[in-house]
Order: sequence, then structure tokens, then C-alpha cells
Amino acid sequence: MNLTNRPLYHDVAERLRAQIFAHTLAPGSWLDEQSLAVEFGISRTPMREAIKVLASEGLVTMKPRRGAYVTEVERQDVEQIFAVIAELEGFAAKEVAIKASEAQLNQLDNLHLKLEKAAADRDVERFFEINVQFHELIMEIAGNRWMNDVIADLRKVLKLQRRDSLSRAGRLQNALNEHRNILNALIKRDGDAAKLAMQAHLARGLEATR
Amino acid sequence: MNLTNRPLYHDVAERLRAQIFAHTLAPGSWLDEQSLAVEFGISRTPMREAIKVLASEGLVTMKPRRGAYVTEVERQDVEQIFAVIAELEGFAAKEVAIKASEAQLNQLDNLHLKLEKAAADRDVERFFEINVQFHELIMEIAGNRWMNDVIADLRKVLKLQRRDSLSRAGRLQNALNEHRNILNALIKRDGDAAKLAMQAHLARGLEATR
DNA sequence: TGTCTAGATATTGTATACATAATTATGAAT
DNA sequence: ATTCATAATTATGTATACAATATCTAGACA
Repeated sequence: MNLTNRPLYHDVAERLRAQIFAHTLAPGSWLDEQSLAVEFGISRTPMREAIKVLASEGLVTMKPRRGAYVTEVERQDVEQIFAVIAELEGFAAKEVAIKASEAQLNQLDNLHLKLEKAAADRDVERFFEINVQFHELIMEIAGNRWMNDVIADLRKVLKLQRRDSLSRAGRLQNALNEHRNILNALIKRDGDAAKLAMQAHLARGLEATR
Repeated sequence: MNLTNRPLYHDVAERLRAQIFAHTLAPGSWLDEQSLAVEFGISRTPMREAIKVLASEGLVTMKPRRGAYVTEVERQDVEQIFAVIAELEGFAAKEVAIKASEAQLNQLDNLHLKLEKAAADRDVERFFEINVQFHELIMEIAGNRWMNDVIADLRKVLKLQRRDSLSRAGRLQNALNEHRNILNALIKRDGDAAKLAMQAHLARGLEATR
């Protein structure tokens, strides 16, 4: 009896994703269809479909006749992905500066207040969470569905590498300042400044992963 | 006996893609797993896997318990996709202006000569072909694998809409001029100009689809 | 002792069979 | 005649069975 009305492989993909992000399935490791299917209590068919979903997201890499392996992101991949995200989120920030309603800017401002509170509380986990929401809200306001999908996928791949850049000493405060710069530009309706601030923010995020 | 060593669903996806682009499978139409499998002389399993590949590319849209339908791209989708491509290819052009070798710039120049010849011959088909190569070469030189994948997928979705903007009166000559602007900026190593020229080119390409 | 070959084994790839849910058709009641 | 309920049909979703290929192991030969 399936209450969620969602296909099984969808949920399975979600669980696999969680295991990959938790490094229960570590980068480079092989995804054994058979034993994973047994572990999940399902047959190989939906398991294979779930694995293919992850493959399309770039989280696993398929080798013909050899199966699927958790993608190992090289340094170069991280830099290239950051470059794409910076370009697109920079563009999004510019769009938001132009078209956001006052109510939407207030939403962003509220999120930033929460961010400041989390920073003051030294609550890295919460800071990280709100940080994600801030970026997602900007993308949502920009309102480009295709761009959002692209970025969502790329951010998933970035999550493959464990080190959370925010835990580095001082990074939290820096990130907060960078966010304030973005927000100020948005409020001033200065598109170019918003774009630059966003790109600077992401560039420093990249640096922090080094 | 499979000589290609590639999984069946891969080839099937390719054939389905071709049918979609040829509008044999028109936008909005339903993909009947059963009859398609019979038509291709295979079972439902690889057919389903092939369909899922197309779904991840955005060419078909899956409805739970209802099957797959060829994606219908709305006007808004086309504009959003163009916006993403313009942003990324503009960025790529800037990169190329900075990092391309002389040999690579010569390659681009050679392609442009072929483009001029095709235009002089009024060979729209060939012009279109070289045009694609020109854009792909720029992306290749930019050398960002993730960006290339993103753009490749988005361009596939654009191909869902039939009207080839180049056949419009005067569009061919305009496109040629725009390409020359891009090339000149690259040769002058002027990254910002290259970016602007590329974005202008794509913006006019979008206009031509109206 | 090392290497090459042949067989065994295990895993992916494909086909078929079964289960479940959605749609359509049929019929009765108002 | 219209509407609602129920049964039949059809298609998707899932499980199982079969096929083909790649890897591993064992043994023979140099």
C-alpha cells in the first residue's frame, strides 16, 4: 500500500543520496545492486532506476558492464562547478535587484536577521541551514526554473566533498559580511553590485574549501 | 552479440531523441512503453530506462502512474533557457578571450571562414551545422566540463521547438555579422567585449524565434 | 616461478511475469 | 436522460527469471 503516491525508485534515490552525503557510501565505492536491493527490501528493478537517477545528477558514475560508483570529485571539478554557480547566481542576484517586490526584499532581510542570530549564537549548523535558504530564496525570486534545476543539481555534486567550508575559523563571520553586502546591493536595487557581491561571496566560499 | 559495448538503453534513447526532434513523437504526445518496445524489438525494461534518460534531459516529462509525455516547451521556457545559455556562453567567451592559444583562435577563424562560405552559398543547412560547431568549439576551449554538460542538455530542450530561427529572412546575414563581432573580440583578447557580443548574438537568436 | 589459458563465478543487462492503480465502460437508480 | 457506483480493461510499477559478459581462480606449460 503506497500512500505517498510517489514511485518507489524516487524514495530509494533519496535514501541512496542521503547515504552518499553521509559518506556511508563513500566516493569511489561501488554500488552493489543486489545487496542494496536486499538491504532496502526491494527488487533490483527499482534499485537500478534509482541509481540511474543519481547518475543523471552526477552523484554516481556508471561504467558499462561494471556498475555504478560514487563520483569522486576532483579539485578541478569543484572549481568548475563553483564557476558555473557563481555565474548563474550572480545573474540571479542581478535579476532580483531589478524585479523583486518590497515584500520579497523583506523576506530576504528577515532571513539575514536569522543568519546574524545564528552567527551570534555560534550555531554553525543553523547558520548553514539559513544560508542555504537565503540562496534558494534568491533563486526562487529570480524565477528561472531551468536555472534553478541546474544549480540544484550542481550543488548536490558539491555536497559530495565533505569539508564544510563554514566551520573554518573566521569563515562564518566573513560569510555573514558577504551576505550583508549582497543584501545591501539588492535593497539599493543595484544589480551590478549585487552580482559582484554574490560572485565574491561564492569565490570566497570556494577558497575556503582549499 | 553487442559489438558497440554500449548498453541497449543508450542507443534506444538516441533513437527516441531523434524521433522527438523529428516530431515523429510530437510535443505533448504520450510515450507508450509497450508499443514502443515492440516497435524497437526490445522489452519494456530497456525502453523504460531509455525514457528515464530523456526525462533527465528534460525532453520528456513523467507523470506518476501516467507515463511519459514529450515535453511541451512554453514561450517562457524558451526565454528562461536562452537566458541561462547566454549567461554561460557569455562567460565561456570571456574565458576563451583570456586563455585560448593562437592555434585555437585560428581554429575558430577557420570555422568562421566556412561559415561565411556557407552564407555566401545560401546553404542554410550547412550554415546551421557550422554555427553549432563554432559554439561547441568555444565551449570546448573554455574547458569547463560541467558547464558544457549543462548547455548541451539545455540546447536539446530548445531543439524541441521546431522553428529554426536561421531560415528567417535576413537572419543568416545578421548571425554572420554577430559571429564576426564575437571573433574580433576574441582575437583582440577583449574578454568583456566577447562576452557582450556572445550575449547579443544569443539575444537576437531568441528574438528570431518569436 | 611466472604467465597464459580455460573454466568457474559473479554481476550487469534484458526479458517476462505479476501486482497495483488509474481510466474507461457498463448498468442501475433517480 | 443524467449521475453515480461498480466492474472490466489497460498501463505503470515491481519482482523474478534468464542471458551475456567480465572478473577471478586454478592449473598447465614454459
